[in-house]
Amino acid sequence: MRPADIAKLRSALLDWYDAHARALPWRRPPGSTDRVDPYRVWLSEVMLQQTTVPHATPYFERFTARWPTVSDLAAAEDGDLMAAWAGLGYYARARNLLACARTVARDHQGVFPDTEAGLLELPGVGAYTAAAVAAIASDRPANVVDGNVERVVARLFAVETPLPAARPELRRLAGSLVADDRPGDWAQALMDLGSTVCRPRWPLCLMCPISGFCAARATGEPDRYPVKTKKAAKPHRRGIAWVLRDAGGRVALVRRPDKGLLGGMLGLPTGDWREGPPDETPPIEAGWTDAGAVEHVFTHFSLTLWVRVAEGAGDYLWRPEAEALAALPTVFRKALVRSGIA
DNA sequence: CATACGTGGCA
DNA sequence: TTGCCAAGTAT
Repeated sequence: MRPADIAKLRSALLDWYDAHARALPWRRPPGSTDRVDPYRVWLSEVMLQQTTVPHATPYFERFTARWPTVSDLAAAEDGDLMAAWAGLGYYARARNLLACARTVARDHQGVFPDTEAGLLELPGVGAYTAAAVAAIASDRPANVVDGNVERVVARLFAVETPLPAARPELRRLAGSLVADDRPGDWAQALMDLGSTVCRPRWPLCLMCPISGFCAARATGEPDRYPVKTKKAAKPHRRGIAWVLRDAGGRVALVRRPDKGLLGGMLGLPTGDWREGPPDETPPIEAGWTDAGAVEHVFTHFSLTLWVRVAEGAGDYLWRPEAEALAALPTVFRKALVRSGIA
């Protein structure tokens, strides 16, 4: 695109953003010129990784109320933080969040780095998050490329290369639009446009401030972009969750290993989850009764989790039912709820 | 470059 | 019902 057109496109999108920016709790209020708190920007960006705004928002409110600064977060107990993250998914984010907060508190005196390169060194901060925090919190002209930006750029330039192979090309094209003027607003304008106007399905081209520059719009089939390669079907696995209650109605939980699926989270005792018949080995001998099954879908497989219930004792983390429900990842919440129906 | 890693909403 | 999609990162 010619430099003069880039300038017009940028101006049109920034004007649109001034009029239509979404009000979100991690943004400065409309009209304010206050600097945004890098801690809140970072926290919101981590929560928003592969996660919708409506899902992340209540978590953001609870986290910032409970841990107002990065140093407060750094001082949190691991179990408290993991429980607060329960239900948000991608639990490696929570482990990295704590590691990152402690690094910033210990090695950077509680102050986030103000450069992209410095941010990139932190745990759980990759190319996207480093660029986003640098742009939004420190006015750095960083090339912020997330799924929204990829889609907007793929349409703007009618990129025929399918994702994920197109990623380097889309990144280069997005970079060609970055300038020193209002870097944080530019990044958020592109992402807002992508989520509200240049949507994956049924893009609202009539509402789009840059449709005049859009090659996909000119083809008449803007929603054909970005072109994607088809994904393989998920395998289906089966397993059993063992719900053991003591005489006081408390539930037996285990802490899962730090690595792997639901790593570091509390869970119900469970055997292997396999594509064949489920692992029937109970964790202890007891009078187990069948409580049916729950269905759950993970990123790379789906699961039928059978639920079996018994009363007993043993070397577990015993938690009251309500506390267990609050701290468990969703798949085990479903199983625990199911166990009470039987 | 491929794979592992959650969850909920939507058509 | 099924598949796709959402402000990605680590290995």
